Amino acid sequence: MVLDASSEVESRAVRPLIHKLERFGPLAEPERDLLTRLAAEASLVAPRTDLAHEGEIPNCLFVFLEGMACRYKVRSSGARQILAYLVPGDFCDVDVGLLTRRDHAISTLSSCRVARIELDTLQDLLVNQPSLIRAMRRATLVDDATAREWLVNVGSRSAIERIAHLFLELLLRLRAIGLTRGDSYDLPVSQLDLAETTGLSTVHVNRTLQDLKRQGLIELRSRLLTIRNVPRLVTLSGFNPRYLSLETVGLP
Amino acid sequence: MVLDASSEVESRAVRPLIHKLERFGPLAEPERDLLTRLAAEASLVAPRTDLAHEGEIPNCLFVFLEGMACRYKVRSSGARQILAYLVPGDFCDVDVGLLTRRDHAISTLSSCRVARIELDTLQDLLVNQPSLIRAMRRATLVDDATAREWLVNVGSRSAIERIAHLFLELLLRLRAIGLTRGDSYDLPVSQLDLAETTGLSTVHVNRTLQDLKRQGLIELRSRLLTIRNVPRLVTLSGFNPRYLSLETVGLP
DNA sequence: CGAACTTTTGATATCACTCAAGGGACGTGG
DNA sequence: CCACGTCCCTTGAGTGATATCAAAAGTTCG
Repeated sequence: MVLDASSEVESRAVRPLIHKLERFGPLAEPERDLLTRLAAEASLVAPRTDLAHEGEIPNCLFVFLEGMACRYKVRSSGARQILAYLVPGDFCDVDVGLLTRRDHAISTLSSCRVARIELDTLQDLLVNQPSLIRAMRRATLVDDATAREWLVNVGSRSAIERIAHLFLELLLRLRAIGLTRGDSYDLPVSQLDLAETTGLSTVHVNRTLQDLKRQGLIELRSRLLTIRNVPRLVTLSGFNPRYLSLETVGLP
Repeated sequence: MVLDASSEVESRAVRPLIHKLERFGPLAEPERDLLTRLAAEASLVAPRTDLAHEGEIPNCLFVFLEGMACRYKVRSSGARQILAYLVPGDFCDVDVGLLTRRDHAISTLSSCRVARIELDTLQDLLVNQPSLIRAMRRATLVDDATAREWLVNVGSRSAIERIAHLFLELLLRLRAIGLTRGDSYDLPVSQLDLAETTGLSTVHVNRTLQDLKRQGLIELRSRLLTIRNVPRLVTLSGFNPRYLSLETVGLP
Protein backbone atom coordinates (compact mmCIF):
# COMPACT_ATOMS: atom_id res chain seq x y z
CA MET A 1 0.00 0.00 0.00
CA VAL A 2 1.40 3.30 -1.11
CA LEU A 3 0.74 6.39 0.93
CA ASP A 4 0.73 9.79 -0.67
CA ALA A 5 2.57 12.67 0.95
CA SER A 6 -0.36 14.03 2.96
CA SER A 7 -1.46 10.69 4.40
CA GLU A 8 2.12 10.09 5.43
CA VAL A 9 1.94 13.21 7.50
CA GLU A 10 -1.29 12.04 9.03
CA SER A 11 -0.05 8.58 9.89
CA ARG A 12 3.03 10.11 11.50
CA ALA A 13 0.80 12.46 13.48
CA VAL A 14 -1.00 9.61 15.19
CA ARG A 15 2.18 8.21 16.76
CA PRO A 16 2.17 10.33 19.91
CA LEU A 17 -1.38 9.20 20.62
CA ILE A 18 -0.64 5.50 20.15
CA HIS A 19 2.60 5.93 22.07
CA LYS A 20 0.73 7.47 24.94
CA LEU A 21 -2.14 5.00 25.11
CA GLU A 22 0.20 2.03 24.90
CA ARG A 23 1.82 3.14 28.13
CA PHE A 24 -1.39 1.90 29.73
CA GLY A 25 -1.47 -1.46 28.01
CA PRO A 26 -0.98 -2.75 24.46
CA LEU A 27 -3.50 -1.85 21.78
CA ALA A 28 -4.83 -4.46 19.39
CA GLU A 29 -4.31 -4.02 15.66
CA PRO A 30 -7.94 -2.96 15.00
CA GLU A 31 -7.64 -0.31 17.68
CA ARG A 32 -4.49 1.13 16.13
CA ASP A 33 -6.15 1.11 12.73
CA LEU A 34 -9.09 2.93 14.21
CA LEU A 35 -6.85 5.61 15.63
CA THR A 36 -4.95 5.92 12.38
CA ARG A 37 -8.18 6.39 10.47
CA LEU A 38 -9.13 8.99 13.02
CA ALA A 39 -5.91 10.89 12.45
CA ALA A 40 -6.52 10.85 8.72
CA GLU A 41 -9.54 13.06 9.30
CA ALA A 42 -7.76 15.52 11.54
CA SER A 43 -7.74 19.16 10.53
CA LEU A 44 -5.24 21.96 10.96
CA VAL A 45 -6.27 24.76 13.28
CA ALA A 46 -4.66 28.20 13.43
CA PRO A 47 -3.03 29.51 16.62
CA ARG A 48 -5.31 31.17 19.18
CA THR A 49 -8.45 29.59 17.85
CA ASP A 50 -11.19 28.50 20.21
CA LEU A 51 -12.26 24.91 19.63
CA ALA A 52 -14.89 24.91 22.35
CA HIS A 53 -16.52 27.66 24.36
CA GLU A 54 -17.60 27.90 27.94
CA GLY A 55 -21.32 27.30 28.37
CA GLU A 56 -21.55 25.29 25.19
CA ILE A 57 -23.23 21.89 25.02
CA PRO A 58 -20.40 19.62 23.90
CA ASN A 59 -20.81 17.49 20.81
CA CYS A 60 -17.42 15.89 20.32
CA LEU A 61 -14.18 14.77 21.88
CA PHE A 62 -10.98 16.47 20.68
CA VAL A 63 -7.79 14.58 20.06
CA PHE A 64 -4.61 16.63 19.69
CA LEU A 65 -2.01 15.34 17.27
CA GLU A 66 0.34 18.29 16.75
CA GLY A 67 0.97 21.65 18.37
CA MET A 68 0.00 22.96 21.75
CA ALA A 69 -3.43 23.90 23.07
CA CYS A 70 -4.97 24.71 26.43
CA ARG A 71 -8.05 24.66 28.58
CA TYR A 72 -8.91 28.04 30.10
CA LYS A 73 -11.50 30.07 31.95
CA VAL A 74 -12.15 33.79 31.75
CA ARG A 75 -13.30 35.71 34.80
CA SER A 76 -15.85 38.48 34.53
CA SER A 77 -12.97 40.91 35.15
CA GLY A 78 -11.48 39.68 31.89
CA ALA A 79 -8.60 37.82 33.55
CA ARG A 80 -7.85 34.52 31.87
CA GLN A 81 -6.61 31.49 33.75
CA ILE A 82 -5.09 28.64 31.77
CA LEU A 83 -6.05 25.35 33.39
CA ALA A 84 -4.10 22.77 31.43
CA TYR A 85 -1.81 22.36 28.45
CA LEU A 86 -2.79 19.90 25.76
CA VAL A 87 0.10 18.35 23.84
CA PRO A 88 0.10 15.73 21.07
CA GLY A 89 -1.58 12.54 22.19
CA ASP A 90 -3.81 14.38 24.66
CA PHE A 91 -7.56 14.41 24.31
CA CYS A 92 -10.46 16.06 26.08
CA ASP A 93 -13.17 14.48 28.07
CA VAL A 94 -14.02 10.84 27.49
CA ASP A 95 -17.21 11.39 29.44
CA VAL A 96 -18.11 14.41 27.36
CA GLY A 97 -21.45 12.80 26.56
CA LEU A 98 -22.49 13.01 30.21
CA LEU A 99 -21.79 16.72 30.32
CA THR A 100 -24.55 19.25 30.04
CA ARG A 101 -22.50 22.37 29.43
CA ARG A 102 -18.81 23.08 29.31
CA ASP A 103 -17.47 24.90 32.35
CA HIS A 104 -14.37 26.06 30.45
CA ALA A 105 -13.12 26.77 26.97
CA ILE A 106 -10.50 25.01 24.85
CA SER A 107 -8.21 26.93 22.56
CA THR A 108 -5.10 26.37 20.50
CA LEU A 109 -1.91 28.14 21.54
CA SER A 110 0.16 27.32 18.46
CA SER A 111 -1.16 25.95 15.21
CA CYS A 112 -2.46 22.45 15.84
CA ARG A 113 -3.56 19.28 14.13
CA VAL A 114 -6.77 18.21 15.81
CA ALA A 115 -9.07 15.23 15.30
CA ARG A 116 -12.67 15.15 16.50
CA ILE A 117 -14.62 12.13 17.62
CA GLU A 118 -18.34 12.71 17.31
CA LEU A 119 -20.59 11.66 20.18
CA ASP A 120 -22.09 8.79 18.18
CA THR A 121 -18.69 7.36 17.40
CA LEU A 122 -17.62 7.78 21.00
CA GLN A 123 -20.76 6.01 22.15
CA ASP A 124 -19.80 3.16 19.90
CA LEU A 125 -16.26 3.03 21.29
CA LEU A 126 -17.56 2.98 24.84
CA VAL A 127 -19.50 -0.16 24.05
CA ASN A 128 -17.22 -1.94 21.62
CA GLN A 129 -13.67 -0.94 22.52
CA PRO A 130 -13.44 -1.40 26.27
CA SER A 131 -9.68 -1.74 26.34
CA LEU A 132 -9.22 1.44 24.32
CA ILE A 133 -11.61 3.28 26.62
CA ARG A 134 -9.80 1.90 29.64
CA ALA A 135 -6.53 3.27 28.30
CA MET A 136 -8.21 6.62 27.73
CA ARG A 137 -9.59 6.64 31.27
CA ARG A 138 -6.12 5.97 32.63
CA ALA A 139 -4.82 8.88 30.61
CA THR A 140 -7.59 11.04 32.05
CA LEU A 141 -6.55 10.08 35.58
CA VAL A 142 -3.07 11.39 34.78
CA ASP A 143 -4.61 14.61 33.49
CA ASP A 144 -6.51 14.94 36.76
CA ALA A 145 -3.32 14.37 38.75
CA THR A 146 -1.66 17.03 36.64
CA ALA A 147 -4.45 19.48 37.41
CA ARG A 148 -3.91 18.82 41.12
CA GLU A 149 -0.20 19.45 40.78
CA TRP A 150 -0.99 22.74 39.06
CA LEU A 151 -3.12 23.71 42.03
CA VAL A 152 -0.14 23.05 44.28
CA ASN A 153 1.95 25.08 41.86
CA VAL A 154 -0.09 28.26 41.96
CA GLY A 155 -1.23 27.71 45.54
CA SER A 156 2.12 27.29 47.18
CA ARG A 157 5.12 27.88 44.98
CA SER A 158 7.07 31.09 44.33
CA ALA A 159 7.26 32.59 40.85
CA ILE A 160 10.56 30.95 39.95
CA GLU A 161 9.44 27.60 41.30
CA ARG A 162 6.18 27.73 39.34
CA ILE A 163 7.87 28.36 36.04
CA ALA A 164 10.63 25.82 36.68
CA HIS A 165 8.02 23.23 37.60
CA LEU A 166 5.99 23.88 34.48
CA PHE A 167 9.05 23.59 32.25
CA LEU A 168 10.01 20.26 33.81
CA GLU A 169 6.51 18.89 33.49
CA LEU A 170 6.46 19.74 29.81
CA LEU A 171 9.93 18.27 29.33
CA LEU A 172 8.71 14.89 30.61
CA ARG A 173 5.38 14.96 28.86
CA LEU A 174 6.95 15.84 25.53
CA ARG A 175 9.79 13.39 25.97
CA ALA A 176 7.23 10.63 26.55
CA ILE A 177 5.89 11.20 23.06
CA GLY A 178 9.24 11.77 21.41
CA LEU A 179 8.98 15.53 20.96
CA THR A 180 12.19 16.59 22.72
CA ARG A 181 15.76 16.70 21.52
CA GLY A 182 17.90 16.15 24.59
CA ASP A 183 16.61 18.64 27.12
CA SER A 184 15.17 20.98 24.47
CA TYR A 185 11.69 21.37 23.14
CA ASP A 186 9.43 23.76 21.28
CA LEU A 187 7.42 25.94 23.59
CA PRO A 188 5.13 27.88 21.26
CA VAL A 189 3.59 30.13 23.91
CA SER A 190 4.00 33.81 24.73
CA GLN A 191 5.02 35.21 28.08
CA LEU A 192 1.42 36.34 28.48
CA ASP A 193 0.36 32.70 28.15
CA LEU A 194 2.89 31.73 30.79
CA ALA A 195 1.56 34.48 33.04
CA GLU A 196 -1.99 33.25 32.62
CA THR A 197 -0.81 29.74 33.35
CA THR A 198 1.12 30.49 36.49
CA GLY A 199 -1.03 33.25 37.97
CA LEU A 200 1.74 35.86 37.62
CA SER A 201 1.91 39.17 35.76
CA THR A 202 3.66 39.24 32.39
CA VAL A 203 6.26 41.61 33.75
CA HIS A 204 7.11 39.25 36.54
CA VAL A 205 7.22 36.27 34.20
CA ASN A 206 9.69 38.17 32.09
CA ARG A 207 11.92 38.97 35.02
CA THR A 208 11.69 35.45 36.38
CA LEU A 209 12.70 34.00 33.01
CA GLN A 210 15.69 36.33 32.98
CA ASP A 211 16.55 35.10 36.44
CA LEU A 212 16.43 31.47 35.30
CA LYS A 213 18.64 32.34 32.33
CA ARG A 214 21.11 34.29 34.45
CA GLN A 215 21.46 31.32 36.75
CA GLY A 216 22.30 29.17 33.74
CA LEU A 217 19.29 26.95 34.28
CA ILE A 218 17.51 27.49 30.98
CA GLU A 219 17.84 29.01 27.53
CA LEU A 220 14.80 30.34 25.74
CA ARG A 221 15.05 31.91 22.31
CA SER A 222 12.48 32.07 19.56
CA ARG A 223 10.18 29.66 21.34
CA LEU A 224 12.81 26.97 21.74
CA LEU A 225 13.38 26.06 25.36
CA THR A 226 16.55 24.32 26.48
CA ILE A 227 16.91 23.20 30.04
CA ARG A 228 20.59 23.60 30.79
CA ASN A 229 20.60 22.04 34.22
CA VAL A 230 17.79 19.61 34.88
CA PRO A 231 18.92 18.47 38.34
CA ARG A 232 19.20 22.00 39.68
CA LEU A 233 15.82 22.89 38.22
CA VAL A 234 14.33 19.82 39.88
CA THR A 235 15.77 20.85 43.23
CA LEU A 236 14.73 24.46 42.81
CA SER A 237 11.10 23.64 42.03
CA GLY A 238 10.70 20.56 44.22
CA PHE A 239 9.63 18.64 41.15
CA ASN A 240 8.48 15.08 41.77
CA PRO A 241 7.52 13.44 38.48
CA ARG A 242 5.46 10.66 39.99
CA TYR A 243 2.15 12.35 39.29
CA LEU A 244 2.77 12.01 35.56
CA SER A 245 2.98 8.19 35.72
CA LEU A 246 5.89 8.31 33.30
CA GLU A 247 8.31 5.94 35.05
CA THR A 248 9.62 4.82 31.69
CA VAL A 249 10.79 8.28 30.70
CA GLY A 250 12.62 9.39 33.79
CA LEU A 251 14.86 12.29 34.55
CA PRO A 252 18.57 11.97 33.79
CA MET B 1 -39.34 -3.96 59.40
CA VAL B 2 -38.20 -2.28 62.58
CA LEU B 3 -34.98 -0.34 62.63
CA ASP B 4 -33.01 0.01 65.83
CA ALA B 5 -31.57 3.37 66.80
CA SER B 6 -28.18 2.91 65.18
CA SER B 7 -29.49 1.72 61.84
CA GLU B 8 -31.79 4.71 61.81
CA VAL B 9 -28.74 6.93 61.98
CA GLU B 10 -27.18 4.99 59.15
CA SER B 11 -30.20 5.13 56.92
CA ARG B 12 -30.42 8.87 57.54
CA ALA B 13 -26.74 9.21 56.69
CA VAL B 14 -27.21 7.85 53.19
CA ARG B 15 -29.66 10.57 52.22
CA PRO B 16 -27.14 13.12 50.98
CA LEU B 17 -25.60 10.50 48.72
CA ILE B 18 -28.90 9.44 47.19
CA HIS B 19 -29.95 13.08 46.97
CA LYS B 20 -26.82 13.90 45.09
CA LEU B 21 -26.86 11.00 42.67
CA GLU B 22 -30.51 11.52 41.87
CA ARG B 23 -29.70 14.94 40.53
CA PHE B 24 -28.19 13.06 37.62
CA GLY B 25 -31.14 10.79 36.99
CA PRO B 26 -33.49 8.65 39.10
CA LEU B 27 -32.11 5.59 40.86
CA ALA B 28 -33.95 2.28 40.77
CA GLU B 29 -35.08 0.71 44.02
CA PRO B 30 -32.34 -1.97 44.03
CA GLU B 31 -29.74 0.77 43.59
CA ARG B 32 -31.06 2.71 46.56
CA ASP B 33 -31.11 -0.44 48.62
CA LEU B 34 -27.56 -1.11 47.62
CA LEU B 35 -26.49 2.34 48.76
CA THR B 36 -28.41 1.99 52.00
CA ARG B 37 -26.69 -1.32 52.75
CA LEU B 38 -23.42 0.41 51.98
CA ALA B 39 -24.15 3.13 54.48
CA ALA B 40 -24.97 0.53 57.12
CA GLU B 41 -21.34 -0.56 57.00
CA ALA B 42 -19.91 2.94 57.25
CA SER B 43 -17.57 3.70 60.12
CA LEU B 44 -16.88 6.79 62.17
CA VAL B 45 -13.49 8.39 61.66
CA ALA B 46 -11.90 10.92 64.02
CA PRO B 47 -10.91 14.42 62.84
CA ARG B 48 -7.53 14.80 61.14
CA THR B 49 -7.22 11.14 60.29
CA ASP B 50 -5.64 10.08 57.02
CA LEU B 51 -7.82 7.66 55.09
CA ALA B 52 -5.39 7.27 52.21
CA HIS B 53 -1.76 8.22 51.75
CA GLU B 54 0.17 9.56 48.83
CA GLY B 55 2.11 6.85 47.02
CA GLU B 56 -0.21 4.13 48.22
CA ILE B 57 -1.76 1.56 45.89
CA PRO B 58 -5.49 2.17 46.31
CA ASN B 59 -7.77 -0.66 47.31
CA CYS B 60 -11.12 0.97 47.82
CA LEU B 61 -13.42 3.84 47.00
CA PHE B 62 -14.46 6.12 49.85
CA VAL B 63 -17.96 7.44 50.24
CA PHE B 64 -18.49 10.32 52.67
CA LEU B 65 -21.76 10.40 54.58
CA GLU B 66 -21.16 12.89 57.40
CA GLY B 67 -18.56 15.48 58.26
CA MET B 68 -15.96 17.19 56.14
CA ALA B 69 -12.81 15.75 54.61
CA CYS B 70 -10.24 16.82 52.05
CA ARG B 71 -7.74 15.77 49.45
CA TYR B 72 -4.28 17.24 49.93
CA LYS B 73 -0.66 17.13 48.89
CA VAL B 74 2.41 17.89 50.97
CA ARG B 75 5.46 19.48 49.38
CA SER B 76 8.96 18.46 50.37
CA SER B 77 9.19 21.81 52.17
CA GLY B 78 6.39 20.59 54.44
CA ALA B 79 3.79 22.99 53.03
CA ARG B 80 0.40 21.38 52.64
CA GLN B 81 -2.01 22.26 49.85
CA ILE B 82 -5.63 21.22 50.19
CA LEU B 83 -6.98 20.25 46.78
CA ALA B 84 -10.66 19.62 47.40
CA TYR B 85 -13.26 19.46 50.14
CA LEU B 86 -15.31 16.31 50.49
CA VAL B 87 -18.77 16.78 51.94
CA PRO B 88 -21.57 14.26 52.57
CA GLY B 89 -22.55 12.48 49.36
CA ASP B 90 -19.09 12.92 47.86
CA PHE B 91 -16.92 9.94 46.98
CA CYS B 92 -13.41 9.45 45.68
CA ASP B 93 -12.32 8.03 42.43
CA VAL B 94 -14.67 5.75 40.53
CA ASP B 95 -11.74 4.69 38.37
CA VAL B 96 -9.62 3.97 41.41
CA GLY B 97 -9.03 0.45 40.08
CA LEU B 98 -7.13 1.84 37.10
CA LEU B 99 -4.78 3.77 39.34
CA THR B 100 -1.35 2.50 40.14
CA ARG B 101 -0.49 4.77 43.03
CA ARG B 102 -2.23 7.70 44.66
CA ASP B 103 -0.75 11.08 43.80
CA HIS B 104 -2.34 12.68 46.85
CA ALA B 105 -3.66 11.88 50.31
CA ILE B 106 -7.18 11.96 51.72
CA SER B 107 -7.87 13.04 55.27
CA THR B 108 -10.79 13.96 57.46
CA LEU B 109 -11.08 17.55 58.66
CA SER B 110 -13.88 17.01 61.19
CA SER B 111 -15.09 13.68 62.46
CA CYS B 112 -16.70 11.81 59.60
CA ARG B 113 -18.88 8.87 58.76
CA VAL B 114 -17.23 7.08 55.85
CA ALA B 115 -18.18 4.02 53.84
CA ARG B 116 -15.72 2.02 51.79
CA ILE B 117 -16.40 0.13 48.59
CA GLU B 118 -13.82 -2.58 48.00
CA LEU B 119 -12.36 -2.96 44.54
CA ASP B 120 -14.18 -6.28 43.95
CA THR B 121 -17.52 -4.74 44.77
CA LEU B 122 -16.76 -1.73 42.62
CA GLN B 123 -15.79 -4.00 39.75
CA ASP B 124 -19.16 -5.65 40.12
CA LEU B 125 -20.97 -2.30 40.11
CA LEU B 126 -19.13 -1.24 36.96
CA VAL B 127 -20.51 -4.27 35.17
CA ASN B 128 -23.94 -4.64 36.71
CA GLN B 129 -25.07 -1.14 37.70
CA PRO B 130 -24.39 0.98 34.63
CA SER B 131 -26.90 3.68 35.54
CA LEU B 132 -25.45 4.03 39.04
CA ILE B 133 -21.95 4.25 37.60
CA ARG B 134 -23.13 6.80 35.08
CA ALA B 135 -24.52 8.94 37.89
CA MET B 136 -21.21 8.61 39.71
CA ARG B 137 -19.26 9.63 36.62
CA ARG B 138 -21.45 12.71 36.28
CA ALA B 139 -20.70 13.58 39.87
CA THR B 140 -17.00 13.14 39.15
CA LEU B 141 -17.25 15.56 36.23
CA VAL B 142 -18.63 18.14 38.67
CA ASP B 143 -15.72 17.45 41.02
CA ASP B 144 -13.33 18.04 38.13
CA ALA B 145 -15.06 21.31 37.27
CA THR B 146 -14.75 22.31 40.91
CA ALA B 147 -11.03 21.58 40.88
CA ARG B 148 -10.70 23.85 37.86
CA GLU B 149 -12.57 26.62 39.61
CA TRP B 150 -10.18 26.26 42.55
CA LEU B 151 -7.28 26.73 40.18
CA VAL B 152 -8.88 29.96 39.02
CA ASN B 153 -9.39 30.86 42.66
CA VAL B 154 -5.78 30.58 43.77
CA GLY B 155 -4.40 31.57 40.38
CA SER B 156 -6.21 34.81 39.90
CA ARG B 157 -8.27 36.01 42.84
CA SER B 158 -7.28 38.21 45.77
CA ALA B 159 -7.35 36.93 49.34
CA ILE B 160 -10.82 38.25 50.12
CA GLU B 161 -12.20 36.99 46.82
CA ARG B 162 -10.77 33.52 47.38
CA ILE B 163 -12.33 33.10 50.78
CA ALA B 164 -15.65 34.57 49.71
CA HIS B 165 -15.72 32.25 46.72
CA LEU B 166 -14.98 29.20 48.84
CA PHE B 167 -17.73 30.08 51.31
CA LEU B 168 -20.27 30.46 48.53
CA GLU B 169 -19.27 27.20 46.90
CA LEU B 170 -19.76 25.38 50.18
CA LEU B 171 -23.07 27.13 50.77
CA LEU B 172 -24.43 25.75 47.51
CA ARG B 173 -22.92 22.30 47.84
CA LEU B 174 -24.24 21.88 51.35
CA ARG B 175 -27.62 23.34 50.50
CA ALA B 176 -27.93 20.79 47.68
CA ILE B 177 -27.79 18.01 50.25
CA GLY B 178 -29.88 19.73 52.86
CA LEU B 179 -27.11 20.66 55.27
CA THR B 180 -27.72 24.41 55.52
CA ARG B 181 -30.15 26.40 57.60
CA GLY B 182 -30.88 29.52 55.63
CA ASP B 183 -27.50 30.93 54.72
CA SER B 184 -25.73 29.22 57.62
CA TYR B 185 -23.75 26.01 57.77
CA ASP B 186 -21.21 24.16 59.88
CA LEU B 187 -17.67 24.80 58.73
CA PRO B 188 -15.60 22.49 60.91
CA VAL B 189 -12.20 23.68 59.71
CA SER B 190 -9.49 25.79 61.30
CA GLN B 191 -8.02 28.96 59.86
CA LEU B 192 -4.91 26.95 59.10
CA ASP B 193 -7.04 24.65 56.96
CA LEU B 194 -8.47 27.67 55.17
CA ALA B 195 -4.94 28.97 54.61
CA GLU B 196 -3.83 25.67 53.12
CA THR B 197 -6.91 25.68 50.94
CA THR B 198 -6.54 29.17 49.56
CA GLY B 199 -2.77 29.42 49.34
CA LEU B 200 -2.62 32.21 51.95
CA SER B 201 -0.87 32.50 55.32
CA THR B 202 -2.90 31.88 58.46
CA VAL B 203 -2.31 35.43 59.60
CA HIS B 204 -3.68 36.80 56.37
CA VAL B 205 -6.67 34.46 56.48
CA ASN B 206 -7.43 35.75 59.95
CA ARG B 207 -7.27 39.38 58.85
CA THR B 208 -9.30 38.69 55.75
CA LEU B 209 -12.02 37.00 57.80
CA GLN B 210 -12.12 40.03 60.07
CA ASP B 211 -12.46 42.18 57.00
CA LEU B 212 -15.42 40.12 55.77
CA LYS B 213 -17.03 40.39 59.19
CA ARG B 214 -16.40 44.12 59.45
CA GLN B 215 -18.11 44.61 56.11
CA GLY B 216 -21.12 42.72 57.44
CA LEU B 217 -20.79 40.00 54.84
CA ILE B 218 -20.33 37.01 57.11
CA GLU B 219 -20.47 35.85 60.69
CA LEU B 220 -18.22 33.05 61.89
CA ARG B 221 -18.28 31.85 65.48
CA SER B 222 -17.44 28.43 66.86
CA ARG B 223 -17.29 26.89 63.42
CA LEU B 224 -20.72 28.07 62.39
CA LEU B 225 -20.63 30.24 59.30
CA THR B 226 -23.47 32.56 58.42
CA ILE B 227 -23.43 34.45 55.19
CA ARG B 228 -25.11 37.75 55.98
CA ASN B 229 -25.22 39.14 52.49
CA VAL B 230 -25.12 36.58 49.73
CA PRO B 231 -25.57 38.96 46.79
CA ARG B 232 -22.72 41.21 47.87
CA LEU B 233 -20.47 38.22 48.46
CA VAL B 234 -21.33 36.95 44.98
CA THR B 235 -20.41 40.28 43.45
CA LEU B 236 -17.25 40.59 45.50
CA SER B 237 -15.91 37.18 44.52
CA GLY B 238 -17.24 37.00 40.97
CA PHE B 239 -18.98 33.78 41.90
CA ASN B 240 -20.70 32.00 39.04
CA PRO B 241 -22.36 28.81 40.30
CA ARG B 242 -22.69 27.16 36.93
CA TYR B 243 -19.66 24.92 37.40
CA LEU B 244 -21.45 23.13 40.24
CA SER B 245 -24.33 22.00 38.01
CA LEU B 246 -26.76 22.80 40.79
CA GLU B 247 -29.40 24.71 38.85
CA THR B 248 -32.05 23.35 41.17
CA VAL B 249 -30.52 24.90 44.26
CA GLY B 250 -29.85 28.43 43.12
CA LEU B 251 -28.84 31.58 44.89
CA PRO B 252 -31.51 33.77 46.46
C1' DC C 1 -5.62 23.28 86.09
C1' DG C 2 -2.26 22.68 82.61
C1' DA C 3 -0.98 21.39 77.76
C1' DA C 4 -1.91 21.89 73.14
C1' DC C 5 -4.09 24.05 69.76
C1' DT C 6 -6.27 28.04 67.63
C1' DT C 7 -7.10 32.82 67.02
C1' DT C 8 -5.57 37.47 67.30
C1' DT C 9 -2.40 41.47 67.22
C1' DG C 10 1.73 44.29 66.07
C1' DA C 11 5.75 45.28 63.51
C1' DT C 12 8.52 44.63 59.62
C1' DA C 13 9.96 42.63 55.25
C1' DT C 14 9.42 41.20 50.48
C1' DC C 15 7.62 39.37 46.54
C1' DA C 16 5.02 40.42 42.96
C1' DC C 17 1.88 43.98 40.81
C1' DT C 18 0.87 48.26 38.29
C1' DC C 19 1.81 51.85 35.33
C1' DA C 20 4.40 53.69 31.72
C1' DA C 21 7.35 53.73 28.01
C1' DG C 22 10.89 52.05 24.83
C1' DG C 23 12.64 48.56 21.74
C1' DG C 24 12.57 44.58 18.95
C1' DA C 25 10.43 41.30 15.50
C1' DC C 26 7.39 40.32 11.98
C1' DG C 27 4.06 40.85 8.40
C1' DT C 28 1.43 43.71 5.17
C1' DG C 29 0.61 47.01 1.93
C1' DG C 30 2.04 50.86 -0.66
C1' DC D 1 12.16 48.18 -0.20
C1' DC D 2 10.43 51.20 2.97
C1' DA D 3 6.64 52.59 6.19
C1' DC D 4 3.60 51.27 9.33
C1' DG D 5 0.86 48.49 12.54
C1' DT D 6 0.72 44.93 15.77
C1' DC D 7 2.46 41.86 18.88
C1' DC D 8 5.68 40.64 22.07
C1' DC D 9 9.47 41.39 25.03
C1' DT D 10 12.08 44.37 28.10
C1' DT D 11 13.14 47.98 31.52
C1' DG D 12 12.42 51.41 35.32
C1' DA D 13 10.13 53.32 39.17
C1' DG D 14 6.88 53.20 42.68
C1' DT D 15 3.30 50.74 45.20
C1' DG D 16 0.72 47.37 47.45
C1' DA D 17 -0.81 42.96 48.93
C1' DT D 18 0.60 39.31 51.45
C1' DA D 19 4.32 36.88 54.05
C1' DT D 20 7.14 36.37 58.13
C1' DC D 21 8.31 36.66 62.86
C1' DA D 22 7.07 36.93 67.53
C1' DA D 23 4.14 36.96 71.21
C1' DA D 24 -0.28 37.43 73.67
C1' DA D 25 -4.93 35.96 74.38
C1' DG D 26 -8.51 32.69 73.97
C1' DT D 27 -10.31 27.87 73.61
C1' DT D 28 -10.67 22.96 74.25
C1' DC D 29 -10.13 19.03 76.70
C1' DG D 30 -8.24 15.57 79.32
